[in-house]
Amino acid sequence: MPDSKSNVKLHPKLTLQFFTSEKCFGPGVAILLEKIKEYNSISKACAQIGMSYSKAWTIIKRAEANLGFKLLESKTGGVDGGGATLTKSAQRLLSEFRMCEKELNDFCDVKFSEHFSWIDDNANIE
Amino acid sequence: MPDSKSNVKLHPKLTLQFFTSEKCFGPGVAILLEKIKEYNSISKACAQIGMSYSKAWTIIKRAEANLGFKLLESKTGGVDGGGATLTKSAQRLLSEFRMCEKELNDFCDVKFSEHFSWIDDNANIE
DNA sequence: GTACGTTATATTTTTGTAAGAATAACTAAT
DNA sequence: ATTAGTTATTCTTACAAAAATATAACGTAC
Repeated sequence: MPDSKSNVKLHPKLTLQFFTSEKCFGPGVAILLEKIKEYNSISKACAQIGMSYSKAWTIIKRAEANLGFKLLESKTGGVDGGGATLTKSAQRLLSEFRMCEKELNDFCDVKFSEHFSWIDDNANIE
Repeated sequence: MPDSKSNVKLHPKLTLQFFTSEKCFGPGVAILLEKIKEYNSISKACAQIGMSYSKAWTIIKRAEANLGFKLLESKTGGVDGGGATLTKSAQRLLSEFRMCEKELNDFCDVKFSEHFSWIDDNANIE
């Protein structure tokens, strides 16, 4: 093994984000929505992923405003204090987003090999 | 035109970054290297893209340490104060990076149409 | 040997973002 | 009515990242 910094290999990471005039949907909202779907609760989802409620609320509101449709159906009060569930549109958005990410990542792996395998070779590296 | 927030259409943005154990190469270093190549000067490149010299220096050093090879050939002093040029490896890395980005972005455009055209349709949106 | 304009490096200051705190509103059950 | 646990919203505080600053070193020309 040559003099490169560590035993950890170089690898790519692809980030998919959606914009209108501002950033409005990306991995952060995606994971948040997934957890809300799982727990039917914004606050429980936040606790789970270590995100503050205020941030969750902010990014969801921003996403909704930019996308033009609601992501959450929420209610307050009641025996369990309330809760939130994903709209049909949110569920579709989320599912398509994850599928799209997967296809892009698979393609990225191929392209990374094509373009950057020479880095491992450490031939002609100055 | 329906009630969506603005006339700006939703569009995707793909970010390609390289990691080892830490982030070490992405669009920031790429544009910086391109400007250094153009001006043969770190400081002129920084002025051009509005990046502080200290940040430029930090991200280049981090990139070099993680990649395991040098990106810049630099000299101090002399009539023009010194300067910096890209190593052959840096030039190749940069060129492959831009090509790879382009291929990924083209693919992303296709996939975005496949997965998210329904958002524009605003049918069944709640 | 002084001046100039750069690289090299560390330290300090600023700033933008996220977390945290505070408060109100809601509704079912007791 | 009071309690409980959530959503909804704003405001303040803390922190991390970037910028700014400071200083040294370098080497060519005058």
